[in-house]
Amino acid sequence: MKHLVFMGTGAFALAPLQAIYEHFADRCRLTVFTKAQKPAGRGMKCKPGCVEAFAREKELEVFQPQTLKEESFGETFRALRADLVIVASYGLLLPGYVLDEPEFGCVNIHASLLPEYRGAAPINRCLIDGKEKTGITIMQMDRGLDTGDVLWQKELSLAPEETAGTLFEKLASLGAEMIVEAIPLLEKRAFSLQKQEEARATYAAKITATDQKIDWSRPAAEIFNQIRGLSPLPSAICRTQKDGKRFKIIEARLSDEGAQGAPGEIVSVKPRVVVQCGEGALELLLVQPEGKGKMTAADAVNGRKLVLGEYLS
RNA sequence: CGCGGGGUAGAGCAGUUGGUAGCUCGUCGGGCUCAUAACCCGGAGGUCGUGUGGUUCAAGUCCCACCCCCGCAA
Repeated sequence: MKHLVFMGTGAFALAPLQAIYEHFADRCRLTVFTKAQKPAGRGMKCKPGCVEAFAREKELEVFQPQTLKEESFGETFRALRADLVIVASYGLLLPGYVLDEPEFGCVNIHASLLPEYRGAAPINRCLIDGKEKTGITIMQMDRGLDTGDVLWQKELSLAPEETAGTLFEKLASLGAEMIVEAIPLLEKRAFSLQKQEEARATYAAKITATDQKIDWSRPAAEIFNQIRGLSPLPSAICRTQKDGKRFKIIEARLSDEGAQGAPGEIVSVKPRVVVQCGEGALELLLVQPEGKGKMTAADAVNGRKLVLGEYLS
């Protein structure tokens, strides 16, 4: 293995890249592809992506094509003579000329046990669905979206209090460990390819505003899963009755307080902040009012963001 | 120059038409109680983001400049 090409953009890609850099940079050429950051964010500034920042810091060769579709880029890519392409949270579909070129192909590090949760948001979706386990799949890429043959999977069981944030960290580092082990095995062609069972395939679509909105008439257990599956970002959202402003619930837990009230009603503010749900109730722990920073539910009560008897909607 | 909210005691907030700052919680001390995260009394703690800026008899409160935080949108 002389030349490794890493393609990644999202935060999930950083740990694997760092691990590859640590273990292989001294004996392989390492080139990084990452999506160029568009002017964005508050003030429409251009902030560097985490992968780009790391690659530049280590003075790795960086390519940031806006798209790979143009065949003209094929010449440039072929000229790299990549032996293996490793993809993690890249954000661009790889065209045939990339998939077919490297001697050892293109492998993807995906944060689910494929064929379940193909697509953009596997980490969030498995928690929202209340799954008890997930994992990392190292897969040989093909022309479909996360449909390639599986090389290696490792499972991870999910604790009830797992959040998207903690799970993200765990899966990113698991992915990093696995890819470091996988590279030498790939070189020896030691993996056997396993087709994905199409019948079991599910799709983890990107999170939308609708996914974030809390419907308090649903059972507390479901809302709890929604909250942790979206915590800390992008967060589950509702609105306060007082001013109609957005109100994020970052952290909550199931409450056994048998308070009676209508869904969304704040039935207690001390010693615990409890909101009635369609079935059961939730105790709010960490919240974030619009325009403010994260704060404990108790602080929100002190500052009168949350008032006993009012409703969240 | 994308839109918007905000920087006031350790924390979350209030502060009306400008006149030397309040609330809830925490904290410290005391009391009540079998006991307490409950209740009562008392105390400490703030150069009100920065500016040897402007207006004014007087600015947290109006004007200017700058720094920082956050929400939306991408």
